Amino acid sequence: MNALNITVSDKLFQKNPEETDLGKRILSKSITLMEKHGYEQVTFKKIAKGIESTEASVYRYFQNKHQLLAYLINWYWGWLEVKMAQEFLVINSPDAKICKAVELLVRPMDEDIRIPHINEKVLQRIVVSEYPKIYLTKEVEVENKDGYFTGYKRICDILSTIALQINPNYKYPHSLFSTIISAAQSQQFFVEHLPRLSDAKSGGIDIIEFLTELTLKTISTNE
Amino acid sequence: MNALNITVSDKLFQKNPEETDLGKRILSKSITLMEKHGYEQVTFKKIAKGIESTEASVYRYFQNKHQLLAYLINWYWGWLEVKMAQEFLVINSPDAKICKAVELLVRPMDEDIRIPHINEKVLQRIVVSEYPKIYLTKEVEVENKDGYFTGYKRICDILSTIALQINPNYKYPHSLFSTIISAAQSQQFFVEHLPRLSDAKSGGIDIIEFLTELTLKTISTNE
DNA sequence: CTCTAATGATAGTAATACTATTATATTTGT
DNA sequence: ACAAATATAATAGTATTACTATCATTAGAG
Repeated sequence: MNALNITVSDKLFQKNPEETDLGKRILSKSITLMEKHGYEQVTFKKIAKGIESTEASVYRYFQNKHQLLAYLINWYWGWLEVKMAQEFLVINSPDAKICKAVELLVRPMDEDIRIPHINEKVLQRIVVSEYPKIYLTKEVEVENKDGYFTGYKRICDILSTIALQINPNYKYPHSLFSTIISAAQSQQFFVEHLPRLSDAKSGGIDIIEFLTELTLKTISTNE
Repeated sequence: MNALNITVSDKLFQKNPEETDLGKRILSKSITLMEKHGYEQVTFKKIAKGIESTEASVYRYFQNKHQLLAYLINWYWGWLEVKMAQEFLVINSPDAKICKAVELLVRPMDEDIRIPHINEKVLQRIVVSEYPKIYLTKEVEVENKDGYFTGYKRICDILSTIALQINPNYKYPHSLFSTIISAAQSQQFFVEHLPRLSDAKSGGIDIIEFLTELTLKTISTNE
């Protein structure tokens, strides 16, 4: 079987976009538009126009723009989890797993030809620029129950578990990895747009070194 | 002299709200409305209604809601910088300065009776919930030139300098403190709304311990 | 006491974020 | 092959938002 299916909570859509051609075109067009013009500038009307469909049709797949963004971002985390699992198959030491995870978070990843309607590299750029917008709302607690953040939480849990293998007494593994994951995004943004907030050069290697060192020093026992 | 004046870039307003009574009422009302209903739900019409003025009058002070948010957040960072400077007067060791800075970032601060139109505690909650929204836009580079982010950058610089006093060879002080400052905000948000992403209990003491330990271990030389 | 600046009152516009209805095309089950 | 169900297109309409503009009134400074 050649198919690779990333599943997200069914509260993240009205009608599953992966199941129809129109749905896939909506995803594809949303990704290119959001990356190009930013979340705020995208409207369902523009998406519809871009795929020669109608606003009403887009509304059949997603309740609103916020749900669409949450869908895309969860899809990304789901995909990243798959990639991580693949890499971890051949890595034994927990330290090396942390390093690999940080690398995956920062490095733009190759596109997956099995999923032609989603450009993962562009999607990663959307996550960098828009991620906090899905939880910084007054509806965060309701949406949390609807699974809007499971993708992120799962990655955070996986990495926390690995950290505890290195140092079972470390007190703040979830705080640490929610911080690391956010920092992986925001440092990429800063390098590109607000370089005074970072010491890294573009390319990602500095960010990876910064985050890896930070993580390993923090969870290390030798004090 | 009893006055304490926090100054922000004059690109952050159309007309300085600190100079008039109406301006101060706009600030005061925006803060309560934003904390209560969230940035997205606030409109200039609602602010105007709340202070028995008109939409057009509010537009005389701020170009739009985004500029207003940027103003408030810069005001907050300016104020935090003042507080930090005060505290640092009586602290000598750089380690202790870092600890104090983290504490100031996380702990809700006392209100300043000299500035009755700004409720600093409520403003701090706004910063926690809304901060990334001011830079996660397509206009970030233009707004950067207009001083939309100076408050944040200054704090980041100050703390970076202190870190280099502890370890002059540390390579990523700006990355570290932009990460710490963001984490100080997001951990507060997570504790309250998405507790699975944190190990801290509310009250702030755990967050402070987490961040302080993280920072000091990271910049320490003993490897 | 007049001139200027600040505010209020009111109106208007284009765009956004939807909802609703009906028609048409396509797929599916039998 | 045909009826039934489903998906989409086409179109219209509404409340709200995010402004801009104009003009009258008021208050304060010189």
